Amino acid sequence: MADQADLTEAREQRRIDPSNCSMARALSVVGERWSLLIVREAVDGVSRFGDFRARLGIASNLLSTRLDGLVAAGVLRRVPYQEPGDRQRFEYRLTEKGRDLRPTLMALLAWGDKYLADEQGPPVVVRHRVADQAHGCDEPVSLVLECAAGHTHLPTDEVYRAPGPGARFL
Amino acid sequence: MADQADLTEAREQRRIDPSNCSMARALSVVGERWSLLIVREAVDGVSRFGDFRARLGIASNLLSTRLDGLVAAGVLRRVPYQEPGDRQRFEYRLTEKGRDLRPTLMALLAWGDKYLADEQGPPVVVRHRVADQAHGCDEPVSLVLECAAGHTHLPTDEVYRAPGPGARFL
DNA sequence: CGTGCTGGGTTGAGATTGTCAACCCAGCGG
DNA sequence: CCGCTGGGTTGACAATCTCAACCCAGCACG
Repeated sequence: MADQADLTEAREQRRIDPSNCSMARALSVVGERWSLLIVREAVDGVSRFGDFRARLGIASNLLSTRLDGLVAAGVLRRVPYQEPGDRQRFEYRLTEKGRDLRPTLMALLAWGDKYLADEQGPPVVVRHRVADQAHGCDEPVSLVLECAAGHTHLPTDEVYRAPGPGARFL
Repeated sequence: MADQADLTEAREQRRIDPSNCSMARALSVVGERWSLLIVREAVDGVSRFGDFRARLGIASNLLSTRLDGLVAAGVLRRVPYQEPGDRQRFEYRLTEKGRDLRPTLMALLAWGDKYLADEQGPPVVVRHRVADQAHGCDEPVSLVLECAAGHTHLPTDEVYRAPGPGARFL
C-alpha cells in the first residue's frame, strides 16, 4: 500500500509547526461545545437570546457567556431593537466574519449527512437560492475543491498542506 | 436593510427542528477541544501516540481518550506495526470517514487564514498536488460552492438550509 | 541476569467548564 | 401595585481538562 510509504515519507520531511496554524486559532474561537451551533442558528435567522435558548436547549448562563465571546471575537454583533409597546432589548446578528463561517458549517453538515444521517436521509439540505427570485434555481449545493490553475472537483487526496508565508518550523 | 426583513421572515416560517441535524451529530463526534486537531495531524501523516502528543501538546490521558473515541467513531483505525528490533506497537490511521473531514478542516483553515492570521500571512496554505508528478500543479486550493444545476462559485448568501428527506419540524 | 531506556500508555489531584435550578429586574398592561 | 415576559445573573454540583507522577513490556547493554 502507498499508505505506508506516505506515512514514512511524511514522518521524515521538515515539519510545519502545528501550533502556528490558523486552524488552531479558528478552533480557539469556535471550537467549543456550542459556538458553532449558535452560529448555525444565527445563519438560520435566529437572533434573540430566548430563541437561541429554546432551539438549542443550552443553559442560559452558558449561552450568555458564548454570545459575549462571539461578540468579542467579532462573529456576532449586539444590536438594540425595540418591539412596539416594549422596552429596548438586544439581539445578536452575524457579522461578515460570522457569515464566512458558513462553508465550515456546510462542510460539517455534509460530513454528518454522509456518515451520521438516519434512515430517512439527511434532515437538512443546502439549496441554491438565486437573488433574482424570477428564475429560482433551488438545486442542492455542495462544496468542491478548486485550484487557482482552474482544476476543479479535486479529490481531497490531491491536496496537501504546504508552508505559507507565515510558516514556522520545528 | 434587507437584513431586518430576512430576520423577520425567517422568524415566522415553519422551522426545522435544529436538534435533528447532521451538524449537531457531526459535532458530537469531532466537536470537542482536540478532536479536529488530532484529525488534522493524522491528515498530515502523524500516526503515533507520541507524535500526536509532541506536536499538539495534549495531555496523554486525554489523547488516549480522544484516540479511543475517534477509533470508536470510525474516524481512525488502530493498526499494529513493528519497527525492526522493537516489539509490536499500534498506530492510528485515518479511515475514509476520517479523510472525508478534510473539507471541514480546510474550511476552518480558510476562515482562520482570512481573519486570524498574523502579519506575515497564513502559516499554512493548501496546494494542489496532481497524482502524476510529471506535471505538478501546486497551485493554491480553495473551497467553492457549487449547485447541482452547474452554477458555480456561489456566494454564501445564495444558499439556504432547507428541510431534507429526514427533516422533523417544531 | 539486573539495570536502564523508550513508546505507549494509566492514575489521581486540582482547576476549568458545563449543567440545572433558582432568582432578579425593567418595564409594560391591567 | 401586581403580575407577566424577555433577557439575563447567581450558585451548587457534575463532568472535563491539565499537569505531574507513575507503570509496564521488551529490547539493549554490561
